[in-house]
Amino acid sequence: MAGPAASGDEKTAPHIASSITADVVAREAGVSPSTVSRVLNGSARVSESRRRAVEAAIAKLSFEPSPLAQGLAKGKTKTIGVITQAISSPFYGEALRGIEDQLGVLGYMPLFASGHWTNEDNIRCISLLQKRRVDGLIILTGGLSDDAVIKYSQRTPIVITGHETVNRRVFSINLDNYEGARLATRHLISLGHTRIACLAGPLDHFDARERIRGYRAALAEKELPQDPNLIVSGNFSAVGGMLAMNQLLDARIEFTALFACNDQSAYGAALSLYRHGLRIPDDISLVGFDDLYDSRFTLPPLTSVNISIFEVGRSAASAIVDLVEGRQPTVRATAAELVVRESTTRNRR
Amino acid sequence: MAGPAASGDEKTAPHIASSITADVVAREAGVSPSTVSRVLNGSARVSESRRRAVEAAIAKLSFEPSPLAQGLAKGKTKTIGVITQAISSPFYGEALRGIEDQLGVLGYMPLFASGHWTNEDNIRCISLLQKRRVDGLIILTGGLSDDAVIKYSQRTPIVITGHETVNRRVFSINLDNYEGARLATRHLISLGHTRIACLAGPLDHFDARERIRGYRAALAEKELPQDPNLIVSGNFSAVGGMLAMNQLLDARIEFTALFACNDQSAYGAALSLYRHGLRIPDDISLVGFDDLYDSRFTLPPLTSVNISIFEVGRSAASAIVDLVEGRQPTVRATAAELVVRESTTRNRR
DNA sequence: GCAATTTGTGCAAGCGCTTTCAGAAAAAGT
DNA sequence: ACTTTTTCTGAAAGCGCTTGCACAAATTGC
Repeated sequence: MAGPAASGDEKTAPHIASSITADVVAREAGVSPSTVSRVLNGSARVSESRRRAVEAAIAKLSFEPSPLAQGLAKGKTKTIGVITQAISSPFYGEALRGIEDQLGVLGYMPLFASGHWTNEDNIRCISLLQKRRVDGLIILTGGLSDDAVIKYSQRTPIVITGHETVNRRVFSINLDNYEGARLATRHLISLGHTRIACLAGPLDHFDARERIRGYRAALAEKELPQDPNLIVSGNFSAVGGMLAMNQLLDARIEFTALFACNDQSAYGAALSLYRHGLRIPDDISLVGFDDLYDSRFTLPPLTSVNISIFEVGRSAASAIVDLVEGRQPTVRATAAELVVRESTTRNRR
Repeated sequence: MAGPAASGDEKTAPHIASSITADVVAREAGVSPSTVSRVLNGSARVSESRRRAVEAAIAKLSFEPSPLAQGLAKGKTKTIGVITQAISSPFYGEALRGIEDQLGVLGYMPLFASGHWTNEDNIRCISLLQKRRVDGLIILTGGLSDDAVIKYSQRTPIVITGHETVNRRVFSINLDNYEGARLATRHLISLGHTRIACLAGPLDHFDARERIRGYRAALAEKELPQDPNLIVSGNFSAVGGMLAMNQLLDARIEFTALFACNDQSAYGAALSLYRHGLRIPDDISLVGFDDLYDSRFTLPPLTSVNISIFEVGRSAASAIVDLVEGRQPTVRATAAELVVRESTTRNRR
């Protein structure tokens, strides 16, 4: 007779051991579910007394509205799809951190998917995410054509890096590639190097092209000769860097410094140099790009260009939320900065 | 008069420019929505003819059911929450890849969140994810107590690494820490080293303790003296490794080899050694643990223990899906394997 | 003091899909 | 030929929350 058991007038949901819902809260607070929803969303005026009753009930039952149901009802999921090319990339990983961070602050949640640098997977990811009704999409580079991006942006606003599209529903965020590369190359020049090799990234990659452009610009500024043999192409990976470097070295092209267009290929290049018995920085000065965390700990620690990719992630997050909520994003450009460590030194030849 | 415009009998949804729904498909196929659902889920017998009609309609309209609605209706979201401690960790990043990969194969989608190694954030993540109605949870290590894990597993099954809990709703996956550490240490011993330092991880960390245990076991096997001064504690980070190493070196403790309990701290240790003018492997042999991708490219390339963390991620994914779908997971132990590179050599003193 | 506003609230109809239930049609028994 | 079974199918009631609408109550205007 005592005890809270078996009040018997509830019909139990068939499948789910249903937890606590808005109806329950409403009953507890002695109001209708509508009112509960209203205080939850502040979507309409609610009298002080009832508001408090509802808040009390919510607290007491520690009720949390189901994002699923909210999503279905409102058509907004407070979720942003994030397409990265490889979830374990040390470079984009930092961007993901920034995105997660900032999205959290803004009350959104990221849904990550990996595009593996292939168009096919990128497209698969996009439709997967759009199917899940994400409110917006952040795409970290990848090889999608601008047209494709614009097309997909019809369903969902997009913030993208490494592209040049702009549009009411697509916002581009770009790294400070050109300036950064110029900085790096100038640094080498200022150390007295004149034959500076460039380990480029994949040429179909916007960032890669910009970095080469910066390298060339720096050479041009000082009217240094631009020997095309000095530019070798890797694929932004350590293996690629190593292979390209082997090739350059085996061809016996003369150079005293190397600008690697990203740190990962710099790692590979360093190994190649090591295998060829060349010491960094004594024989060859090396500067990288991206300033990966680990570059502080390579031997020797790598001089590199920091473009605060973490901040780029945060900006992307802010931008997509702006877009989703109908605001025009504001660009906060983060400037590239050269971090001089121990892999570069004065040209002694 | 011609053209497909304004058929006028649809009432438009208020907020969403509603795309194509099951009802539309049903109408197109001349059946009821129930039937559409049935062919979608294979949840009941449907006559050959109608099935084909429905399938045709689905294809024609390229209809994709809304996971949101399905989730709400079925109480299952085909989503697995994944709590990693830092989304950009090079080590766990590989696990994430494995998880994403395998989950994709099994028709699930990961929802990642970062616990930042703090209990507070881990708990926040768990409730965030459970609120989002994930079907299950994968937790990559982190410092949660077994009790806490068990508690949270009531709402949702959990697969966790770096713990020892087992239970009908919690499944533990563990790395081959002990064996791996033994392998690493034995390798050093076999090279004639007798004073082998150990750069340990944080002692409140299960994996870290197991690795020390393996190190000790290897020494014990050969009845080598165990000097407690030879064990220094880092925090599994490069900085920590560097600091710990500085300390050891400054204390002038004699040793000819170092077993770093993870590669990241090995990187830090290597830098410390370099700064102290000690060469790897000539002066000190170094072996790491985890075999991070970059360890192939350190100078010199690092000998390390590979525990195929990618595979661990896949196993975790399979396990959680098993749990979610009511099966008992089967353990596929992945054995640790020593990868000998160039950071270790015969003791010459 | 009564009409015209201005709140504040609940009802009910969705959002897009699943699933129980009951009945129609077809197949199988006798 | 007439029950019994078995197969299919659609209607309708959810899943948990939001929101347009209508109406009662509280204000305000004159």
